[in-house]
Amino acid sequence: MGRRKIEMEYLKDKDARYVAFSKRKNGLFKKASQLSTLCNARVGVFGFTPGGKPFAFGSPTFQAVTNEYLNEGQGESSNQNVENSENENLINLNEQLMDVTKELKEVEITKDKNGKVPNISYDDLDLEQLQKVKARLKELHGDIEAASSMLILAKEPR
Amino acid sequence: MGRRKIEMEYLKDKDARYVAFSKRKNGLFKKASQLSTLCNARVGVFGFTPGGKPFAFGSPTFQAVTNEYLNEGQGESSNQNVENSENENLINLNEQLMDVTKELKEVEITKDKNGKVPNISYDDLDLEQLQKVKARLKELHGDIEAASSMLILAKEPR
DNA sequence: AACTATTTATAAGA
DNA sequence: TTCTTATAAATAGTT
Repeated sequence: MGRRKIEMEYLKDKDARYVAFSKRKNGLFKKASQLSTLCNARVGVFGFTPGGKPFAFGSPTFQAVTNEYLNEGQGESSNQNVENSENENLINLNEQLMDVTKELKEVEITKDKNGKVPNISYDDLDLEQLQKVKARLKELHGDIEAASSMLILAKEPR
Repeated sequence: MGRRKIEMEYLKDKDARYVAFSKRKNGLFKKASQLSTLCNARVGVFGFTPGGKPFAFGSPTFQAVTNEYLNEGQGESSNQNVENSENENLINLNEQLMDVTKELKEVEITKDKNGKVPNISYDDLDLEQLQKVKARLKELHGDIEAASSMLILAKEPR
């Protein structure tokens, strides 16, 4: 869909492949978002980048879609199995991360036209706010380290 | 993308909504397939129709994408059991968390004897550093979200 | 299901 | 990576 029509086959050139992936991943997310908005459908997208890194997107939220997908058909009498409770640890961690990420957005730092960070004053930055976020982050990191270690230990009982 | 531009909002008319969903779901699957082919990236799409029915698509296969997470880093002869590879991924996440925690320590904000935040300058705060931490945190959040969800999906194939 | 007038996505290029 | 632009592709309204 551009200057030229391209064959639908593996892009051997690494640069072209990475550029295409970046653009098309955004496009895919946008389409998923639109589908969700237009039709009130929950939609999740996930996978691996050509570099092997996991990526995910969801509307309204990836976790929301995932949870609904897994709980669907499970009925009222949900007899959660062990696997699920293990995963809850990861889900909880993720929810905490989402909270902090949200808080971090309050501490926005903008750049000027030249891409440089302007000299920011105390008031502009709201250091009090930043302090709070930092405190929360430290807390969170403690929680996460503990939780993930426990997860690992629990799975390798030796 | 048609005869007229439409607002990106819930389609109240049921017929229009169902038709749009049908067309756009196919489009989304096609885009996912192309992304996978072009970039050799595994891509999964799933969710619920406006009627509440679950749907899923994957390239090369929905299960393949979810299973890849469990088998990641195991090489060809995957004789290892699932538990082990799960550990690998958890350990990776933990290592990433430790990295971010370490980076966070670089962004120290100290208080004076009275417990108040002194007037801090740009250099003291190192905003660039903070920016990096923010970016890393967002990345990490995405990784954890994707990882935990894939673990769950892979364990409960539909 | 098909048909098209339009809008949108995107391949190249800067 | 971001922006621009020529073109290919998706799709809204219609039949």
